Amino acid sequence: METVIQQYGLDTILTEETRAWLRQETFQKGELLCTTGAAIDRMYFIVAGKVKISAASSEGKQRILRFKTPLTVIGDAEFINEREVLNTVEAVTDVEVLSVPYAILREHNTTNVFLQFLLRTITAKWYADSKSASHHVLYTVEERFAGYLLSIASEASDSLFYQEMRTSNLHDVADWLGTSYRHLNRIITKLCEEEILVRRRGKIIIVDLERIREKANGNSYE
Amino acid sequence: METVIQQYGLDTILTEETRAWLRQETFQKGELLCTTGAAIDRMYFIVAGKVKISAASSEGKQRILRFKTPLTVIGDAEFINEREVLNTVEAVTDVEVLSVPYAILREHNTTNVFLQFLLRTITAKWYADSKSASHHVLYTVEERFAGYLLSIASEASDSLFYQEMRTSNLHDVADWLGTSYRHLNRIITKLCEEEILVRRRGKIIIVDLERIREKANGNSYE
DNA sequence: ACTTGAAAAGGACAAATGTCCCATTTTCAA
DNA sequence: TTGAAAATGGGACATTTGTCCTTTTCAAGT
Repeated sequence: METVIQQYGLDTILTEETRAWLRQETFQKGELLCTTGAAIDRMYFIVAGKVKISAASSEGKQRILRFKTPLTVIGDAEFINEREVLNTVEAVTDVEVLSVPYAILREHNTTNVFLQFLLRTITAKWYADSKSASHHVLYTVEERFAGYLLSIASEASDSLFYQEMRTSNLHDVADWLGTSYRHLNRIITKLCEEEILVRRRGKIIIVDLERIREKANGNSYE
Repeated sequence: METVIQQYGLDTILTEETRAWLRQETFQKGELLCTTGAAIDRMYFIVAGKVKISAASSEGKQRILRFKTPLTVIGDAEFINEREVLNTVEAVTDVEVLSVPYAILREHNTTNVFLQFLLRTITAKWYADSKSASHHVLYTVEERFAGYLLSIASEASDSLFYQEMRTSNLHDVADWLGTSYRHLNRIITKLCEEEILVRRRGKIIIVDLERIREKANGNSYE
């Protein structure tokens, strides 16, 4: 555990007293770390694996907001504004987490460094989410899908977004784009007809990146 | 200016050195305080008036994200993550602002109190925006409009949301719901036919709050 | 009371997207 | 290798939402 703590710099943002309270847990693939509307009283630091963060309506419809890999913090916003959990977090692979009760953080971890860490974390989240939400409203599915392709195609393999999205199947991509699988399929078929994409054995190959860029219409997820 | 500073508690979150750098400005109704994609190097505190915050696509489509009244902070997220402006802010009425350069804040205002203020501000923003964005994807326009009516109808007149939205005209409501004016109109007509609403001289009157609640389907903006 | 411009209301049609289904292909464990 | 489960691909149709335009209503001023 100590090596993991240092690997992600948790030793610099958590005080020694706080670290003493860290609890290590493993979530199996498919398990939920937390669900929309539930209460929460711990902050989680994901140190291994991959999680899917999604919003759920009361009728069970859902939209994937993002995938996240270490180091990811869960429960930061709820710690600050003391409200119920906003988004559901599900383990996509087996996931290792360290967690610590809010009460301990409030008592032993009021350092400036920690506040700044939270500020950066939450601000980044807001910025990314807002951007993505705007795109969702302002662009069509085709434009957004083109933006998605652009991101995973043109980015070097070290892009965060790339790492988070590349392995997704089309169902996940559809959920992430906020559309139905059927409709995404329709879009892909259309792009194939236009000879911008080619399908081969379930894989999608970009033939004409330049025209993908046109389709994206300025929309990109970086 | 001093009284305004105290009225909104700016004296507790800004140090004396910082306050010395505060600049007072007025924006006329319709003027833009900042625009998507632009650079920004000051933090703005809105102390009078009302602003409209909206996201814009490169082709000029826009969606209203929220209306805000004092005390509202603009440029907080950009201060933290040092990126370009995300949303366009427009004065809906004449607006009074106090502003201070980021450089001054970084030099003279690194207090814990200020960090905590920013944390709360940004977290609240994230929470509200995320919730609203989810609703936008997960519910139909009819459900969202019902949620909107529910909010402005059932809240006491001191609800923030109520104050921000009640005076909007239908065009703004449509933009805020992220739909076209035409379509909102269609929804209203339908609700009138179902005798849930009544139109009178351009005003909309809720006849059957209970059925609005059913339509809203659990969707609400608090 | 009459004019006039803005906001509201809505008709007609088109485009985007969703739902329901089923056939085919791929994957992966036994 | 094989068989079941999952993922992919797509037809048919319905619903939602957008676009363009015209008509109607309303409020303010003369």
